Amino acid sequence: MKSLWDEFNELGTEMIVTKAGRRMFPAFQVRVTGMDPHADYMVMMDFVASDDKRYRYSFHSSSWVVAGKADTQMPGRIHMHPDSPAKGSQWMKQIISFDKLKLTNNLLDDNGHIILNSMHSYQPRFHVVYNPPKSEDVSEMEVFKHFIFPETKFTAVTAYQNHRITQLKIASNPFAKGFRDCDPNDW
Amino acid sequence: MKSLWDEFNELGTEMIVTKAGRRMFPAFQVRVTGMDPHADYMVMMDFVASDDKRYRYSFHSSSWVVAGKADTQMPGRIHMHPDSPAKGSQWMKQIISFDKLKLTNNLLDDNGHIILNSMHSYQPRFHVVYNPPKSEDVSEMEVFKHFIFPETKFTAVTAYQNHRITQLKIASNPFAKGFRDCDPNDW
DNA sequence: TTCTTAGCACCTAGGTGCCAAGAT
DNA sequence: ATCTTGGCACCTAGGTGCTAAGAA
Repeated sequence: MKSLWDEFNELGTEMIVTKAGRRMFPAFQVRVTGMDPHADYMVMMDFVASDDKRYRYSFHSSSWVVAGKADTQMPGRIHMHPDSPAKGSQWMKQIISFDKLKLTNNLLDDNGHIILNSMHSYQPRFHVVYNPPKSEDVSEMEVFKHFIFPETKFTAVTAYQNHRITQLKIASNPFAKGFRDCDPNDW
Repeated sequence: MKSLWDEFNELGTEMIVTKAGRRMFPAFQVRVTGMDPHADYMVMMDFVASDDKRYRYSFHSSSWVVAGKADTQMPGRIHMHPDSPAKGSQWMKQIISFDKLKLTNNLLDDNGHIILNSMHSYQPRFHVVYNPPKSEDVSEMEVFKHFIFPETKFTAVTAYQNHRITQLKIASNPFAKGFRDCDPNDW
């Protein structure tokens, strides 16, 4: 999905947050290599604030502008991939997709969704936790690693601000086909 | 679902098996109590042959009759509940449902579905595996337990034989609403 | 003859942005 | 003013038994 993420990122990616929880589109997907095929790993995601600012969208200039200091943030939740834990061979066999992850703006959320502040910017992070066999010397290795893909940065919103983002979502998300003017397959 | 299982069982429950895999209806659901809330458990199901016979349905007498000795059976697969492993408190909090379990007649199935022989009778079994804390003396307790509910016995088929089973499936399975003559809610 | 398969219309379940109304 | 919510029509995805055709 990197090319699609890049396309969104150039416009300034926006992700909807709702009380009930909303999926990300594009979904965060990653391919891993170099794992020990027979060892157990947990893979997960979290979201860190890109900065300590609150934003608003200036329709006049068609761009995001700083609207003050960030609202108070709860300590971020961690989204464990539902297949965790699993063997390295399993993780490496196919692309790891976090398509069931949901974003919410409900501070009291009880469904384990990721809680974000609307009008704030976030950077998704991908984490791998290695559960070494008992025989190994843990002191010499990294048990916890994380990876950041800058093109997946986004601003949380409750309604899309940049109309070009809306258009790109409609054009590329299969679930939004009903809003397309013409079939992009015709191109 | 016990009353529904009983209703089917009185007629002689049939379950469809397909190459791609078919869900069971009714779904196998169970409630557990008495677990250690803080210990890990795995819960799972398997299916054992009720007998060593092959059956056919006699439309003449509207009943199942023995049609010979059972075909050779592969050693039965085990279906691990997708939430396994989890704490006792989690399992006891709500009904445990195996509604994603699928039955297939494809001996070469690669999707982890339960492989059954059509025209044979099976008894579902529910298993609980207890992972005791290291401090406990394992020798004195049962780590592996299983439970059988006789009313969940069924015959695997590739097409329904008993028309009354078909009618009861249509009347009680929400996905088969399209085949109903009238809305059962009207009763 | 009996059993099995694939495609079908009809459902459930839930993911889209839109829009109007409400909240701050 | 700006932000947020709930209901909506329109989709995807996949679970039903039916039917006709094919296989054993």
